Amino acid sequence: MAYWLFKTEPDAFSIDDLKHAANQTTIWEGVRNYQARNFMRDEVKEGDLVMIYHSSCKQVGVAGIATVTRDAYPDPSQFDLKSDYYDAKATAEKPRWFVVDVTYKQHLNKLVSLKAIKENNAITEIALKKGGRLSIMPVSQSDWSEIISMAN
DNA sequence: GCCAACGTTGGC
DNA sequence: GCCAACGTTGGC
Repeated sequence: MAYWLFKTEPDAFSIDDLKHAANQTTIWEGVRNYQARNFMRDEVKEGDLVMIYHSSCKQVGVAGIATVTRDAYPDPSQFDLKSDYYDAKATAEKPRWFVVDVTYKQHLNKLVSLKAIKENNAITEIALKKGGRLSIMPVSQSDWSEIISMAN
């Protein structure tokens, strides 16, 4: 089992929205970055755990945890003319973009802020610290444990 | 709203 | 295949 961090803008979709979604589950659509796509398509697997990270908002940081409940499949929004995520170069035979399904697991007791993560020298590997814009990133077991412990 | 950092596009 | 121009992300 692997650990991941998924970014979302809570104004669009938050950990609370996930908690209150049908079956507490959502399709993680709209990833349009190749590096993030490759992680999702090739490495994110059912049963993996995901930190839900709130970006571009008042309280930036890790807000909760979800479980991956379906392996990668083509992102339907790439075929939807009406969607912001429509991609004219994608076909059913050769889809470009992929999604997984995630299911709510829990809120953290308190949000673990980006600032606190950056200041914690015990957290060493996570791409968040490097200022990248990656929306799907792997999290090492030690970084995962450290971030979880910071919520308590 | 600003702007730095990064990713993508397109001319050559 | 290089690289300048442009667009996007995302913290502040």
